[in-house]
Amino acid sequence: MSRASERAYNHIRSMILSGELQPGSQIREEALAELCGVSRTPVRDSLRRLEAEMFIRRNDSQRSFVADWSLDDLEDAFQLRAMLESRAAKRAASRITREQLALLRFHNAQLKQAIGLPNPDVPKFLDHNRQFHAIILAAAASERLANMLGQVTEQPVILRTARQYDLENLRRSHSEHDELLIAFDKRDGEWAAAVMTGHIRRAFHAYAEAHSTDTEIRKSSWAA
Amino acid sequence: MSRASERAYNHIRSMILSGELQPGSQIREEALAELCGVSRTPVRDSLRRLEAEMFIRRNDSQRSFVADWSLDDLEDAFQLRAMLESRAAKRAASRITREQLALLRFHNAQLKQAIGLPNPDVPKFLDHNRQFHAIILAAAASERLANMLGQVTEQPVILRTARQYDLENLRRSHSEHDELLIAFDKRDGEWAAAVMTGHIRRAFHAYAEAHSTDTEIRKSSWAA
DNA sequence: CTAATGCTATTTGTATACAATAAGCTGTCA
DNA sequence: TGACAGCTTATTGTATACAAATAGCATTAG
Repeated sequence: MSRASERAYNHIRSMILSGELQPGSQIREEALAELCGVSRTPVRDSLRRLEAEMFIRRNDSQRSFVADWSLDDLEDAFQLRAMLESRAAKRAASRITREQLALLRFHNAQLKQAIGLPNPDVPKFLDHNRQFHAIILAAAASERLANMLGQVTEQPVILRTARQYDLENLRRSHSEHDELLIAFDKRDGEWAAAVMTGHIRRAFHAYAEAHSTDTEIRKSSWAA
Repeated sequence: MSRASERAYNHIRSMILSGELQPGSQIREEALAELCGVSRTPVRDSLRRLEAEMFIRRNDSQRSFVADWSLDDLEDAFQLRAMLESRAAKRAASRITREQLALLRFHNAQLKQAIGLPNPDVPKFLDHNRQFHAIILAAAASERLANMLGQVTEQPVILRTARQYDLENLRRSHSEHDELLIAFDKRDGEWAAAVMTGHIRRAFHAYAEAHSTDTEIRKSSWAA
């Protein structure tokens, strides 16, 4: 995508992800155009894309709204993600190169560093985690799979609490990556897939717990 | 989508599906606009959509080309489809209503009629087959799953041969539907998923065989 | 003859004006 | 009061003009 379109897409997406655009609220093309400093044309492109990715929904008369996800929606997305990412792991196990394996090891080492007590470096963790998964997806060598995973990987769910990043979860995540590495090393696709399923499921429950806490906070803050 | 956009999308899509737009060939927005009788704006919308659905690919300088699928691509799509549609069947098994079950039975009965010797009514078969699967997808009640399946269900592969519609395959397809119906009746999600996997895999091999035959015909027709 | 450079034509990207459609409001009538 | 009709406003859809980028070709230097 070219400059204005790209800019609009990223801008709108990050506004949704950050909660700046509230779930359920209507969004008007012209307002977004002003916010992004472009005309409606690239904004419309972006909206179409975000609609396909289910960040935005449209009612029957073509008005756009920021998607408002229920816990069920979240679980559905995570289940789909577990299924797809397991498949990626399975395919990757038989295709991954020595170089890619080395890269995985590198990122997982960085991950471990990021956990380092007493203060975990969450942004660093997230970055290397993202790259770790990206390498597996690349090794899986299925463009379609990659496309689909793109659609379920980022969740437009804003959490006030940071529960999902607690130390225990970070540690487990890292250790699951370790196990994945062994499975890849043994070229055991079934094993890799199984580990990946657990990995994503665990992530879901961490998310879900934070989501529940968050929802309660939101509910009880009607008084504020 | 509104009128012009809708029209352009359907028109372009059917031109790809029918082979009117050759795989690998470049497509220009203005040319399509003329063909569809609309301006470039709705054409561009359609191209974006078709690109997301992988009917169209773009090179690094934003030129669009009709996707040219290899046998590997085809298998990848079918595997993804098997996975997703099995999941749909599994979910449907525990959610399907009596009415939906009755509808499934109806469409499967029509399917049987369409096979009727000596001349199978292929369009009728395809129509009821489509509806059969649509009902299962609806019963699965996952919008995301439905979206994703939409992306792998129709294959932009044009076959000169009609091998994939041979009588034996139609019969097996119908009988697999029968088995699905029993699995649904017993609310056995695992069974339904397993049957569905086989159902899609069989369809793939029918397709693949036709594709191979077709490719050979294409190759040997360089002389013509 | 090859490769690099600059020009031209082609194609896509963006902005904007206008058309079509839907929503919201207001006033009237039952 | 309530609901319906018609008007007004808000919002999205489409066409088109123009800007930017790219590719293809020709010309020339090495």
